[in-house]
Amino acid sequence: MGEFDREAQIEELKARLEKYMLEQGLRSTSQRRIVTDTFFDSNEHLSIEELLALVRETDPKIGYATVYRTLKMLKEGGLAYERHFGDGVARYEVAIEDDHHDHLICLDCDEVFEFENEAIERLQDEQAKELGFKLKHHRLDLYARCMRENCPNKKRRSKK
Amino acid sequence: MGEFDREAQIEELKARLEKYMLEQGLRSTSQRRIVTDTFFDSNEHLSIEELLALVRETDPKIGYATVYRTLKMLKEGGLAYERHFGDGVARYEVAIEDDHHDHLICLDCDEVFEFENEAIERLQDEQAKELGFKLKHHRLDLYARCMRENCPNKKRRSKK
DNA sequence: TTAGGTGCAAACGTTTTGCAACTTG
DNA sequence: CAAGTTGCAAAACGTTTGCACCTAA
Repeated sequence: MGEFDREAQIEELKARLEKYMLEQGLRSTSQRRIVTDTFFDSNEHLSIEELLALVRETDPKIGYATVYRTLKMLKEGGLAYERHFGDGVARYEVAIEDDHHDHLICLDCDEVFEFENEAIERLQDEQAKELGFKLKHHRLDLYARCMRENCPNKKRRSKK
Repeated sequence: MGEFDREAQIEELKARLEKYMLEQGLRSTSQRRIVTDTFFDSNEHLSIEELLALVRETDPKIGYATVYRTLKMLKEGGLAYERHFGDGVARYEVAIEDDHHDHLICLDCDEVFEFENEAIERLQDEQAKELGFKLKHHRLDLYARCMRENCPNKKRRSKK
């Protein structure tokens, strides 16, 4: 999971997307380019609404149905993952290959931290096999109380 | 996680609920008793709609707002856990203490299996600590492809 | 030229809420 | 009898869709 060559990763994502769109006969419109570029450039777990706000900084006329539809496309193309952290809003995450990670959500401020833990991953595989399954993907969210000095200690993310 | 003395566990749940309701000045109505009893007796991951159907076998006049409100109460009192498995419906699970388990969801038939894995639990604690957090709870869902002979291999759970 | 995309507003399905009538403590 | 609860229907919420117009290929 390189922070180093993020640029290169974004280029790779764009190439994957282009390939996918070609295969599917999908078209490259200015709206789509703005939405996907904005999304790929962001490094967070954006909701549709948050992404729409960013997108509209570039083109205020883009409608939210377009953002929904574009993220659906990315999801189906395997370029975005949809996440639900319990606040009732779908959040999307750029699907950078070889960058699997899980989430720790701070119960004080709702901030989301990412981590990787190979040992846990391995045990999950084993656990699935034990039950007679082949693990395809998983989701692990840790909800934890903060021990940081500087934790804002208040909810920053509202329901809407 | 005893299957053996399930009765006793239900009694304990009812006691905890009674205590919680007293503390909070909440009232014990016949509707609430039916909803909570039905819920505690069930052993599954029920949606509101499914629970409402069961509840109406006892009292057909109970409205669905009551079920929503009662489950919200159970959730806030720590007696029920809300789960989302990706089909857009909240499902609820009885919060039996010392019966923590995670879920494996079959990608072929949507069936949900429960498992416990102490090693994974321990690693999660360590992982949180490493990030400077005290783990409060977590959620681990494994999505896996079935290797069973008898897997119905078709979606059984519809969107609604 | 035509299959596909956009933006709007309406529809959707789940969940929440306002309110008048009714219970519980 | 005061405070909490119910059931209904309406509202709210995030998301999806129908449609007339537009645009990329």
